[in-house]
Amino acid sequence: MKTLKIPEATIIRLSVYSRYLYMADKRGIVTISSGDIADGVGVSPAQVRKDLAYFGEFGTRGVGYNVKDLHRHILKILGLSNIWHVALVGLGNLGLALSSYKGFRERGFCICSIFDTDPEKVGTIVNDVVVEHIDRLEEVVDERGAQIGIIAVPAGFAQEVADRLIKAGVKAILNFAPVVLNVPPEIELRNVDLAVHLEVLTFNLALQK
Amino acid sequence: MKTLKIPEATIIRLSVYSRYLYMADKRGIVTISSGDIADGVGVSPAQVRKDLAYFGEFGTRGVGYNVKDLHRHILKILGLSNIWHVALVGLGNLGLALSSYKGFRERGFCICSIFDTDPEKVGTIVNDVVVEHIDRLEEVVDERGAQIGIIAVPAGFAQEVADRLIKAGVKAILNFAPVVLNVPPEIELRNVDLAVHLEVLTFNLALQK
DNA sequence: TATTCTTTGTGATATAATTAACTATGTAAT
DNA sequence: ATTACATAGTTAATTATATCACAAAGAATA
Repeated sequence: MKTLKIPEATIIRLSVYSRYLYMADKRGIVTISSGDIADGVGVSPAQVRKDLAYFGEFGTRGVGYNVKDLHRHILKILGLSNIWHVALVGLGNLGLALSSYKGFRERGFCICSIFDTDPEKVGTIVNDVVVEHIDRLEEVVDERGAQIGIIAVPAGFAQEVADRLIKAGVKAILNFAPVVLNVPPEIELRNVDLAVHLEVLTFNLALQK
Repeated sequence: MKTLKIPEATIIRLSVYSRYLYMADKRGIVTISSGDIADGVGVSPAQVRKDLAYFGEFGTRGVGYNVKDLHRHILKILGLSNIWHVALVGLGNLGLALSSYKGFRERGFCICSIFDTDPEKVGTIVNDVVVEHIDRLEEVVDERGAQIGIIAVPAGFAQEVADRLIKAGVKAILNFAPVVLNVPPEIELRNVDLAVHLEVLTFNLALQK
């Protein structure tokens, strides 16, 4: 796998392609062209081919791509050919929603540890997982070997949680708290700020007027 | 306000700056430089200045920016100087989390209509809003003048909900269903696919090995 | 007032990403 | 076999975005 600086946009599109291929496969489609995929997900055919070209040659000229094959390849590229263990910190409304989000399980993510501080929640079982107290975070994460952490705590606690997740051995963090986290460069970090998405919309709406 | 094709990345950063400025203001800081903002949010000072330059001149050379002023300006740019009415469709775990998400209210978004099909939920009050049946979507959205719709229904129903929201007069849609929606070009659409974010992380993790 | 210091705003440059055009390769029909 | 056709892979051109470097402008100091 050659890896000369892949644009993040490409990764995001691969993820979208894979979902489309999965559906196509379920509908019994065997072969698909870059144009078909492009139409299906709203990008240009050249874009589809370019994105795939970063990783190798998966199609046959004149024909197209084998749906199952390509799907498998993309999952492999995205690192989804094995199960990832995810630790979720914070079981507010958002944490609860994330813990039961089917999309994660379908794609091979297992939220196998959940942490909160609320004594009412600690010890209860949520989606087959026993909720632990945050005090035990390092211990539990280390013991279970969680590779990814999801932060769904209030902004004020996010940095502390991030520090502790990293100390416990987590290699990547998905942060839902609306705050800029400071992490070492080797830690993969992504921020999801739900309000930001709405603000991009309102910016565009405000322009139209 | 001159508006010659602003990069979306700029809008997202403006949103981040505004949150940082809000915090700086709360801490009593009166004046701030592009370097301070840059350090605080993890970008370069030149980037901060360039982003702002799309919209005008807000600082004084040799001094920096007035925190309150700049914050106000950015909110204005993002279209956040008035309240936006948002209709939420789908009250599963995710919908519930979104309906109670404080980040929305803080930024001037009011989720003033909620829809679901579940008879157990319809008629109940969630975060001060009466849950309506989806059958009444067009009627209620039109009557209350919601400008933005949030789709938090299963993938299979998302397109239908989108169509109905648009018919009811919604101008922008935030879609949480993992599916590519088809909407007319004048409708602003953003997709938030939570699994995609995790997949960008695992792609990078997979690379490291 | 002149001088130095700071920091913005911006034009020029470099980098990155997308789009378009073209070439190579396989399939199917004549 | 030959020809026409379809479509992947790839190179080149275009467009978009980010970085750099410096002139302009205000503030502080001598």
